[in-house]
Amino acid sequence: MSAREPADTQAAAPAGAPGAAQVPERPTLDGLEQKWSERWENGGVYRFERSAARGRVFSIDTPPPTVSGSLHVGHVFSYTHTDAIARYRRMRGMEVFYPMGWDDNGLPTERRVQNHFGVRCDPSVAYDPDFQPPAEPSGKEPVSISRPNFVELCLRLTGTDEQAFEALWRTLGISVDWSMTYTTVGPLAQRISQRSFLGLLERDTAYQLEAPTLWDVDFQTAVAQAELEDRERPGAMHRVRFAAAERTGAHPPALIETTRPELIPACVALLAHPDDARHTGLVGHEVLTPLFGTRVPVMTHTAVEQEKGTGLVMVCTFGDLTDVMWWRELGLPVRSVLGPDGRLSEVPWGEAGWESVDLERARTSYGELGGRTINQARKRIVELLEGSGDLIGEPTPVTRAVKFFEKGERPVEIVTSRQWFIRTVEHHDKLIARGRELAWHPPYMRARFEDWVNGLTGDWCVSRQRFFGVPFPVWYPIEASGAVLYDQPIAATVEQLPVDPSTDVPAGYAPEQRGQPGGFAGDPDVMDTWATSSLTPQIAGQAGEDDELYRQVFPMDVRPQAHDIIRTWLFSTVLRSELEEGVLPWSDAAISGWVLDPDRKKMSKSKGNVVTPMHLLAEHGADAVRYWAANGRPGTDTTFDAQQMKVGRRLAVKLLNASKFALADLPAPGQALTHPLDRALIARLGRVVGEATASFEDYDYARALERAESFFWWYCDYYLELVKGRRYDPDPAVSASVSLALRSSLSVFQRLLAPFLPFVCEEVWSWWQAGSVHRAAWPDAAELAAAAGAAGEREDIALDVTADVLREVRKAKSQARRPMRAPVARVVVRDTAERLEALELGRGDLLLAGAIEQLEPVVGEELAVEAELAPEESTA
RNA sequence: GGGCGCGUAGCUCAGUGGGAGAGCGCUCGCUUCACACGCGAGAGGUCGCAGGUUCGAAACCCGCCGCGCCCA
Repeated sequence: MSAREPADTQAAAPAGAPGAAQVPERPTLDGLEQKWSERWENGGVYRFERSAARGRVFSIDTPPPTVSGSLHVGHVFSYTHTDAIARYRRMRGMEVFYPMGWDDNGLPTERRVQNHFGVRCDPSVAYDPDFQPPAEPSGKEPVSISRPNFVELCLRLTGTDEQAFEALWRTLGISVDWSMTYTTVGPLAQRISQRSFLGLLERDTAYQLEAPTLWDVDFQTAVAQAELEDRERPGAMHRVRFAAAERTGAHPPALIETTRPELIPACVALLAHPDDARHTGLVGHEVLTPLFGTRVPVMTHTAVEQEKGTGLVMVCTFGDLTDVMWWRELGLPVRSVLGPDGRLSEVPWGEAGWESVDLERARTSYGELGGRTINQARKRIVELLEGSGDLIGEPTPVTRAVKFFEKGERPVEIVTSRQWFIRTVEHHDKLIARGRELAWHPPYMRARFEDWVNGLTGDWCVSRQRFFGVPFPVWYPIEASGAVLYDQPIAATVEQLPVDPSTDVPAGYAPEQRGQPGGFAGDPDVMDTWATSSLTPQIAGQAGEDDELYRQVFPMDVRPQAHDIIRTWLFSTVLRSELEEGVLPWSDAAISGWVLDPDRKKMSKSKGNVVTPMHLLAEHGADAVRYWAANGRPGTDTTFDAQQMKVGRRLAVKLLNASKFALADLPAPGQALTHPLDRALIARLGRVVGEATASFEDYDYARALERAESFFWWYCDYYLELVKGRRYDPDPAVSASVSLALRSSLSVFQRLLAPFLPFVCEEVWSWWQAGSVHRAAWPDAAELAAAAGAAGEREDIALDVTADVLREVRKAKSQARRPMRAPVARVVVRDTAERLEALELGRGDLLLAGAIEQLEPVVGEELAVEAELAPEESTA
């Protein structure tokens, strides 16, 4: 952990600047958001100080929200957590590096632009500098536009989205330095992403490969393992017969079970488990695919599950990732039937790899399938198999987990294509070690990281066949024959960055040579969005652009993020930082949970259970909403609860009123706390500060809030009531101590709550203090202990027993249905001798607070209070 | 199927070896000189179930049940 000492710890509990406090007659929360967010901006309260030494910097790798997604309470929730931590560190004297980033890169923006403007990107269309999007977008017939025009629309739309987000953050009081805002697709991000890529390419850590790749057939792009999710889908299990290839009849027909019969023409082998006695006679022989008559071998592999079905499984190129593994490990040939558009493509029956014992039948059968979508082909082939008698029995309905691209609508397929990869698997051990080096909050979240790293099956595919994103800064030479030499990429120079190879020209070529024999071709792909956002520490710190800044803030102190993107964002950032510099990108990871709706379901747009945050802020106030959010403990999912916001609002109002009581026309404070109850209060407050501080150091903002809040309510309910008499005493000698205690304690409460309720705390601070509370020093536990001086256990007990008796007296009045100010003729207090002795220290305050005329201590076993109320005057 | 987390008052949750708690909600009362966006009081729980460790378990261990998430 990288806890650094603040450079200067000023007086933790200043007794207050001289001069009378300016307290409003009727304090209110209304309008505080606008008033203070403007003043903070104008005063540069959250400006990052570039001259600060690295040791004084606390840097935050802010999650850049996807601006094309909708604003939701989840944003408010997790960013409040980070902001509380940022404000705490700032008050500890750190220079907080807290930039905002906008994630405008990638598919969500493309999709939103398509729908919003009614357009579709077609790279073959020429740029139209005068293009205007249709006035009335039609979702059914989108206008095809060039890639540069499409990118322009993306930038236009994200620009307006960003303004809405910024307004929300300002209203919520997020203390970022807005002068350092970055985006994930702007020129800075492009230069840094491309520079990093060129470095990886040079070190052979990025490579290109024509290989089976996870593929979304709707978006028609490669996707990464990290972007997959399982969805339960109904399907059917088909039992299919494969006839023996030899005419000797040495073995019976082979029976397999499959949910994907449409891939039978792509079958390259059947597999059994080597221990499975049922199939030993088959292994080593060949069988024929039904309908197509292709010879495929029967082989063994230990990963075959004997219990499933017949114990015999069909390997296709490619049905799933297991097929890919088997294909690779057993050195099987490729027989690919699936095109990038999700339809079965034409295949050359009779040519190499497409031999058949009955070519005519193969062609006829496949003629029924080619050009059809996967679902159509599946339906048709089942009919064909029924007709040929190769389908044994009825298909059995099953429900199974199917892999989807998380943003996709049809199952991912595996298509062979040329893609860029970043080496990942070979760094497995190093990544595990980095994960253990990182301080996780809460610690158990590390398991998600390790599970993910341990489950990695291949290198990270970073190329996407999309349009809006960071392009790969490479071109390829074109031979005189017209063949593109993909294995000889022409890398851009660092000075050229950022480059768009679809419009820029590599050194040594002329623009006219684009696409010509002897010329060049630009790489058409863009990077996976995570390939850019995995560099947020470098982008925010401007690595390679402003290295002074970068060295001031990197490695960063904390990555705040939600637990659902540990396998993507957190993982990929750790990887990139390891590849770039061989270090962890941050010392700590603060993981927040999700916001659940009252039925404990994740809030999401598709469920229609989202609540718009601006509406919430207007209704309850920013401090109240922040209070609810700050109660969500690190890593824990939290139920959306407007009731909690009302509680937060009560706390803010309470602080206004308690501050008014303590400060308005407060008598002159003395130099020392002469009264035992005052000393005990300050001593106790010091312990609370200690607990809140320790909690914050452990990133447990929720605990810090809980400690401060619960003691503040006790303070209002008991201490303030007990000392009222002395506070209003006309004799300055009597009021001097309590006056000092009130100023000290109030100053501490205003600062303890400032990270959570920044608006109301700034408001009450401004009544009597110079400067922003958010730049004031965090209260110091040791200093409060020193101020409490001789406060010992006896005085601490005095505070307890005095409050206990006051509570009992109130109870008596409440049960007698009398007002709290009703006089009490006589109170008998039974308690231990020790506590009764301590009670004497608070006797004066207690008599006044309870309107008690006579107090009689009686030594006993435990507390018991009898109160005789004075008779009601009116009933005399 | 594996991993992680959770199960405490009607609700939301705190509580890691010795008193079962807070807030909200509910009921009753109080125009109290900071606050009616307030104050005081009250009712309400076999701490998921079953074993074990211990003088003592809501907490520690084992098993089971239920919920959620992640990964197969």
